[in-house]
Amino acid sequence: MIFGRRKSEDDTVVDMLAAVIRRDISFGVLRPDQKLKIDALRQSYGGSNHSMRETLRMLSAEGLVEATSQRGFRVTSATEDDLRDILLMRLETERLGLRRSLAAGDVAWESRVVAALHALTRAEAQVQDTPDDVTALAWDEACRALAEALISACGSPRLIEMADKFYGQSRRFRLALLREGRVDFAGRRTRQDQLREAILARDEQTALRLLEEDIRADIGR
Amino acid sequence: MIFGRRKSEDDTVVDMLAAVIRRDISFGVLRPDQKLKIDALRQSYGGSNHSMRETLRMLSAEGLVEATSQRGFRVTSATEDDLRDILLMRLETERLGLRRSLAAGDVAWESRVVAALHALTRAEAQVQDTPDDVTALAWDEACRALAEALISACGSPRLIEMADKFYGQSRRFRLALLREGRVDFAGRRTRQDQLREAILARDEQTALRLLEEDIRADIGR
DNA sequence: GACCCCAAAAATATCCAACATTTTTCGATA
DNA sequence: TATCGAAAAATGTTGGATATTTTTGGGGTC
Repeated sequence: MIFGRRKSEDDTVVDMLAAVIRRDISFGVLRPDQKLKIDALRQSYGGSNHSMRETLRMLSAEGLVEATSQRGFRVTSATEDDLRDILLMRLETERLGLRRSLAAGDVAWESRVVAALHALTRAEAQVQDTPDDVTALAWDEACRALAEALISACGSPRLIEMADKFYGQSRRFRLALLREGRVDFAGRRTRQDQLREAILARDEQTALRLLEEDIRADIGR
Repeated sequence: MIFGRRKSEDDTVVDMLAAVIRRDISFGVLRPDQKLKIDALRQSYGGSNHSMRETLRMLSAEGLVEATSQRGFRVTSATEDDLRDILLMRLETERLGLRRSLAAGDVAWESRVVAALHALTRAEAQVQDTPDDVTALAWDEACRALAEALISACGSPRLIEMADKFYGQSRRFRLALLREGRVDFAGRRTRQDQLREAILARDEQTALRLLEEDIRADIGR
């Protein structure tokens, strides 16, 4: 492979390929249900046939790609039902995680949440100011970081992993909303402020309600 | 086509390898934290290096194996914390799935549950009568089938997949309990009977309580 | 025109052998 | 005893080759 530096970004070729393809799926460059032919992908992204297969296997585990025996891979479809299902799973996992974090979280956890909220505020200003793919990705990453921070004190690595997985599956929908200018940044801002207060006050009911509103808005429901 | 050996299974090599290694992990032949060296595995199980790598990637997605960049694969450890975490996830996913199934399930769902309960009864008799690896696997499969049937009307493919994943992770612990003769079959039987009644009566609270008891007992807690 | 059958083409799944890079081991040396 | 570094081992990657399976694109046939 002719991409020079490898150490700084991702360790292995497979990880690099996964990162790039993941991004293209998120941005819709690779569209839902699109057939992913190994050789065609190699032309676009490089890598050997084996590396590409392994990459698709990984993405398949993340739910971004579907593998069918003897029939190869395709981008996971994105139907109305999928959207509903992802919404359900995000609600359930993140609410559970937040509930447990509220019960168990220490000051360090609060700090992580406050920090993530702050970073998100900046990212939202940025993406509104100069909307492009770069700021969109930064914004999405800040959202992801907040979601992770909120549940980071839940004490369950598996729950965190699940939440992350479903967040990843929701990314396509969120970025589409953003592209279409259907993100209500004002509403988000007030929710974020209220969420910080609720969390610092350990007001579970309010915090959970705000989280739910946020996730629903996040997906356009 | 007509002559020529038709493989009974349409499985690919990778799927077959995964099945065998999965089983060996469940039975503890491959022990927690054990390093999984590609070449060594190939000697035991066959397959090319790529097939083996792909297999381990799959198992890694299932949570049975852990992959570390540049450092290969090892069997996921099985600490007290892991057990607790798996228990938590099984409780949350299966309870949620059952709750939704109870709300949405039709007669076909009830039938599936009753059928699974019946099959399980037989499998439990069998494994008590002649305890060996074969009946143990059949028993476990019947348990898994029941767990799946219970949530099969929840309407969320992702929830089902998730529950299946965590059931798979709990398998090592359940089979260990069985091997040590610490499975309370009498208690299970009464719970199963009560569970059938509760489900047919759509008594959510009772059903959920029984499910929780069952899962806790299942893992030895 | 719709339908079925079959050969050709395409794509998947697999293997082997080799090489580059990274991690681990282990013995010599300070 | 600690540590340093070279050898050994293991991982990660590639290219090319070969079965096997699925898909495709006609010809006939009704």
